[in-house]
Amino acid sequence: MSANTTATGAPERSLNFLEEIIEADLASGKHKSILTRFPPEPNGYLHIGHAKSICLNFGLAQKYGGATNLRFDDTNPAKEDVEYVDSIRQDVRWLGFSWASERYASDYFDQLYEWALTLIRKGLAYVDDQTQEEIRQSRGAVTRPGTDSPFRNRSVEENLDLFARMRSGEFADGAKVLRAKIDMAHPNMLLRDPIIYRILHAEHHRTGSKWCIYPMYDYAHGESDAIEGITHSICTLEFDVHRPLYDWFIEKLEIFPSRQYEFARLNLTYTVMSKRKLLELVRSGAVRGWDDPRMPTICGIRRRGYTPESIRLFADKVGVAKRDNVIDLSLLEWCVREDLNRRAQRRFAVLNPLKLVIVNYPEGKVEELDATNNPEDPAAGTRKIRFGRELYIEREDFMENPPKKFFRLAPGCEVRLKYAYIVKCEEVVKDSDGNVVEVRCTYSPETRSGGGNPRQVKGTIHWLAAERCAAAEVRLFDRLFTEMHMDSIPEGADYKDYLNPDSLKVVAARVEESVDGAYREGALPVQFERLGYFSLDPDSTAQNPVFNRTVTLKDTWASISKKN
RNA sequence: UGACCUAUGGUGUAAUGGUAGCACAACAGAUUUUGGUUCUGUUUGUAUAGGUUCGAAUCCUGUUAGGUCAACCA
Repeated sequence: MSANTTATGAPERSLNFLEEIIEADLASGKHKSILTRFPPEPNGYLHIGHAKSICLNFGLAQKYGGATNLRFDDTNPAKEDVEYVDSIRQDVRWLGFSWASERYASDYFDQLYEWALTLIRKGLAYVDDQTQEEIRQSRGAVTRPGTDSPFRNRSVEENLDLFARMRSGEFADGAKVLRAKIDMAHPNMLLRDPIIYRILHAEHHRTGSKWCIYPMYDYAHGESDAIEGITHSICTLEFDVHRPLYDWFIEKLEIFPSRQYEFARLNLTYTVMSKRKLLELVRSGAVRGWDDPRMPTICGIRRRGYTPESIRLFADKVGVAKRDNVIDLSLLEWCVREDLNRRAQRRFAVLNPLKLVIVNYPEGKVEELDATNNPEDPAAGTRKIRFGRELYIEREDFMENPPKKFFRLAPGCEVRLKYAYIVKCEEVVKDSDGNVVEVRCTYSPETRSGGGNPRQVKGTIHWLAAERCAAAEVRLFDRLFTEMHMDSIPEGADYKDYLNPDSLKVVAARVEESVDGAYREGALPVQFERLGYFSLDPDSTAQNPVFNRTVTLKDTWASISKKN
């Protein structure tokens, strides 16, 4: 075993099975360089599962000095649209990757047609007149062989003639198909004379009405790989039964020997990943759209405030293997905290304000205090924040009857106001219903931050000067579903019954004035101290900034208070 | 009751016949003007039964469990 270390001497993770294959292919001289591809069908929005595939395909090529094509698998005009092509391009770019070449399976329709002719001439394909139902019946079942079509032994001439007439539009949709002639009793259902061309009188988003016959996935995909010279065609596990067919076409056509490899797709706890279910969530109004920050779509995750770096880190951490998996959402959250902790500037925000009055602080006095922008990054510098007699603190930071280990404000107790003074709660003001509406404190002037040798208290809380803060809408998110493993809900149950009713909370919050400027304009991520990481939502207006909480900070207090 | 794929702590993922390791999670403790960060430590694992071997998570056989495949979808 080689000592897998980077140039800096840091330990490097061991090779995954695809990297081993690639290294072996490079070492043996089978390939001089590698070419991968990311091949989405433009019929929907990309999600975090696709992100794993993108990071894999592009990452592998980067690591081994190869390249990656972006190829749209557009062989079914009935389902595809340019709207999706654009969003897919945007998502791949956002993740930080650039493709060597943008391709479309539809670019290859002429070549694919020629190769179909080749198969017919070799006696390896035939035109079948059976109905869809007849074909289905004669295919047999997984435990029972199929039976030959009555049209299976047509002559090459007749097949050539019929296929040409299929192409010229002589027949209606479904009247005929072209099938590969393999084995109707094959234990692998995919090899029981698979259909390779069907008649579809439909407008294609790129080829218009040029064609009325379209190749099927199994025929088009491997051939497209071969045309491009893809060395490693990486797809998800469910295609592994397709591989013998993939190889069969390449062998019979004697074309570039692309090879297919399968890995396990990504699953995440507390969410769904299928295009169908995601579409239903959008259509039913369960979420506000494809880019709702609660969605596992790339556009949703982006709007939520996740960074490309955090997604790439995540893709790296989940690994690549062939066994089914369900990744804990906490890993994704850890990845984005890891990234944002380094980069996000800190600001104060109060989500649920409670007034705090410092009774012995001079009326009308204002101080400008220094606040650290990012303790992880001294270069980020400091800013001034205004302090005064009347402040807002987080309602959660005060308790009239605190449990043990509550280090925040309570009657008779002291707490530090970060960057300012230690205050002591002297009095609580309540409304007629008994709700606490104001906390009255005294402060100790000698405890000002930076004053040297200040007294220590257990708790430090954030605050905002009542006169000097801006209003903002803050959107807090929670898991979309209440069930951890959405694939293992009881049989017959509707997954929509497991939607989390509290997945979105909107609060009217106060934020530090300096949250303005770069944050509003550049939509940079920010950490509201003690509350989490936030990013500006596109719904924001000048009067009403909207912040999405990307993720909370790790909350040790939450687990302590739960136990009490 | 066919073919194929898979089985390592709670969740992922390494160990390529030779000390079962890493990450997340959880739990302790230290540090901390964010109950954040950082640091230290702890708990928890080779589905099962045989076989080969000096030695098996690894190779072989059986069993069990899970997954995929019977669209003119991809």
